Amino acid sequence: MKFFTIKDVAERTGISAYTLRYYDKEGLLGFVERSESGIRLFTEKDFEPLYTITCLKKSGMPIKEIRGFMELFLQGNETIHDRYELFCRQKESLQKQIEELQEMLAVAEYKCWYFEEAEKRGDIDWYKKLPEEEIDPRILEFNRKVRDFRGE
Amino acid sequence: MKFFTIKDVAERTGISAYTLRYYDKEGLLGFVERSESGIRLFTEKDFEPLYTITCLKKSGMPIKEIRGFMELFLQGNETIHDRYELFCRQKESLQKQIEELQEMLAVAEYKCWYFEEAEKRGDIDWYKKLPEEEIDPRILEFNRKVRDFRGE
DNA sequence: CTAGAACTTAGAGTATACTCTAAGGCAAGA
DNA sequence: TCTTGCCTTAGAGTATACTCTAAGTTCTAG
Repeated sequence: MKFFTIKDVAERTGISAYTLRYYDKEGLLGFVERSESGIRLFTEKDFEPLYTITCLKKSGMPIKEIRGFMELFLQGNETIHDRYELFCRQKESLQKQIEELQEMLAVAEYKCWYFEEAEKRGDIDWYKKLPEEEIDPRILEFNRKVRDFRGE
Repeated sequence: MKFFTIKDVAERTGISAYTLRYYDKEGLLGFVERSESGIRLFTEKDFEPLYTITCLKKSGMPIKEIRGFMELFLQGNETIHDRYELFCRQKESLQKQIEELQEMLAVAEYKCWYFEEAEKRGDIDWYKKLPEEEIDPRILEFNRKVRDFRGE
């Protein structure tokens, strides 16, 4: 059986040894074996749960919740349904996050366009000089978003 | 001229008064006027930069960088190009974030499917009993991702 | 067998972003 | 005028997620 030291795992995964120890302290690495003297003995098969932890982190899940998932993982077959449900919720959460970022991307695209136009005209308030009916719909839509934010 | 108190703004935008004061302290609200006695006098037009701050926050920009943007905003016409470039970078950052979340969504979808199958069979390691050529390509792809993470 | 590298733990320190408390100031209605 | 409620500031406290230090232990190569 080939074992990996914490340093090996850190180098391979890009998670620092400090962080791996911190994760262990927080109860995320219950699956990692130890030698008699207490040294962590990572194995080949430990990379899968480590990858799952990384994915849950990137999905915005806090460490305490990941801990909950890892506890289910350690309990084996009995918790399959709970883990299924957890990933269902995770899917929904990710869909919402993606939608929000797409909305923010739309704003950033608008701002790019707006400032490009402003630069051409050398005036930040360029559109205010146009007659109402000549105002670009993108501006009207952004203003609608601001009104919405303002809570009219 | 109609003024809004910090409480009004908090209620309308959903940003707490504490947070608004914190943003001010961090130099994000330089555009907000004050009465002679020092009370913040928010106006109708202040909601647009507040919305922009909210968008930058949701895009994952740290307060210190937002402060930099607000400084450009206060300087007016001369900084149009810098602000254009800032939103261009923001656009790229958002595209990368969305891509990453989409990758995480794919993992969550895989996990949902995997656990659903595992639940049907009552065995977490169900696929390991199948002959190599019968293993679902989704499993092979996930395992490839894990190998990739492991840094082969 | 010993040097040195890498391992261990406990606990302190850092960064970010709030969140709240304390002490006091201002403004409007009874 | 006084009470009430919202305003102000400074600064302390909280939560999260690391990140590092110190002191000591273990492993490996010469």
